[in-house]
Amino acid sequence: MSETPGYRPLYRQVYDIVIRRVAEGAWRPGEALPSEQNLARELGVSQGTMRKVLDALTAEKVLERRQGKGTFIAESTQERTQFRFFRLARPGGKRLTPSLGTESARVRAARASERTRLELDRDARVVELSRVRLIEGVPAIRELIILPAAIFPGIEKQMPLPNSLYTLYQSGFGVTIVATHEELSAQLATDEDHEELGISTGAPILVIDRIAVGLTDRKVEWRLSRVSSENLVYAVTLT
Amino acid sequence: MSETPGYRPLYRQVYDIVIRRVAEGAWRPGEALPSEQNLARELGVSQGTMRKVLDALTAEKVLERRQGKGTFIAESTQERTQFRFFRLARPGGKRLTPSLGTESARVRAARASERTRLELDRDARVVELSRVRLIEGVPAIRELIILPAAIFPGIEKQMPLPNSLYTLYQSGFGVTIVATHEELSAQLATDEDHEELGISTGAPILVIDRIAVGLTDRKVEWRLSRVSSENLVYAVTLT
DNA sequence: GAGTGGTCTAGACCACGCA
DNA sequence: GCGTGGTCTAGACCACTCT
Repeated sequence: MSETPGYRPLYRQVYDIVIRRVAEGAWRPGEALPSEQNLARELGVSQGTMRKVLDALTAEKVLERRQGKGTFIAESTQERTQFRFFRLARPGGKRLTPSLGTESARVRAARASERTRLELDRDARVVELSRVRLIEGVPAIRELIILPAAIFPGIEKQMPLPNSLYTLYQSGFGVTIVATHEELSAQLATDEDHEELGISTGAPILVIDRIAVGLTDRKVEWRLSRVSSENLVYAVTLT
Repeated sequence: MSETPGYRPLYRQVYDIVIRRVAEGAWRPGEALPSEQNLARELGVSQGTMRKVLDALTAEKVLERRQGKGTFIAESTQERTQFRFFRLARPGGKRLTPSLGTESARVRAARASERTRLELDRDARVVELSRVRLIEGVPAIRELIILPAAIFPGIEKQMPLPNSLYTLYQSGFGVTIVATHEELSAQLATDEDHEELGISTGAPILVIDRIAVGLTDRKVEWRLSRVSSENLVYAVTLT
């Protein structure tokens, strides 16, 4: 599939070194990296090459640079991550913040579909989280979240879960989400949707099927969200 | 809203000059710009600064650079633009190419909602395009497209319209789409959806409300798409 | 071989944050 | 005033394309 470059630019090699260090947790979220100058000296490249690497990682939101202060591991804070991967809004654009309704968790053997979607071994175990989230106090989202138990050991004991799971993934398990692949479809509300969201059975709902990807392209979470489409839209900008 | 920088980097000024030239049509789609060296000399900046500008425009897909050949105005060809702004796919990921079913066009005064969404004057006129698009031969998408008549004079006489409208916008009217803002919701199929798409009234459909933005942040198209959600998903990657 | 973009370097100076 | 990132320059060399 992927190209064999046959030629590997220096900045590419340096990039790989730095991202490996980040993935290994050499620095904690929010912690400062050495300065551009010092990193360049340590890795034996010019400041310009080092800058190219750090700028690329900044564009990927793995790092943050602040003029006059330094270069930091990007933190999945509520404010920052919230609107990055949570795309629900009021029609016209007003962004929303969900709050927690009910939740439950259990650990069990992975099903075949889960092993496929998350690229897990035959005997892998998963954590299954179910929760209902509220928008302005009204039940609006049913989420089913499947996590590889090996990556998130003991997460099922950490209830109640924070509103922003990705913040917990990073601070509690060293897992940084860098991208999500989503597939949206329209479906009809089931009896369960009716019970948990209070909408009519047969009402239209938005279903979001998401795979979240971590730093080293590892598939880390499979999330199915069923969204009451009443006065809610999924807002996205394509560029 | 936007920051007043109080300080304007050189590359920013050069960027503005170049993008204005592109917007004015100084070069045709597919045509080569002067080389990096020559542009830098002409604008009185170093090659490094010029490169920063050209790389930024390349990242925005306004330009394309090919090593050994030159820098070109990006063309909205079918292949390139198709998958950039058309996000429908089979569940699991197989990308699709729609073909044309029926279509119609008329010119009329803009309604209030249209003037608001497209930021038009009180007496503006719009072109209204309606079409049904087929996926693998089956009617699957109903589109209602509203265009400012002033930007697309006579487009209603160019039927049949090409499958990829954005290619026509660029080659026929000098309008390059650089981004789209979309809001998705789930709704129930109406009687009209039933008639034109052959799905049952009351079936769930995906509704996509899109504003397309041109080079100078001009709102250029409002498109409402009603998609038969049977075996079709909207696929997007968030980063 | 000539011309293009792509990489890499070394060094200067500017803007910002903080003590 | 010092250390940080941000900008800008000048020049060298590499990789790719075409003649």
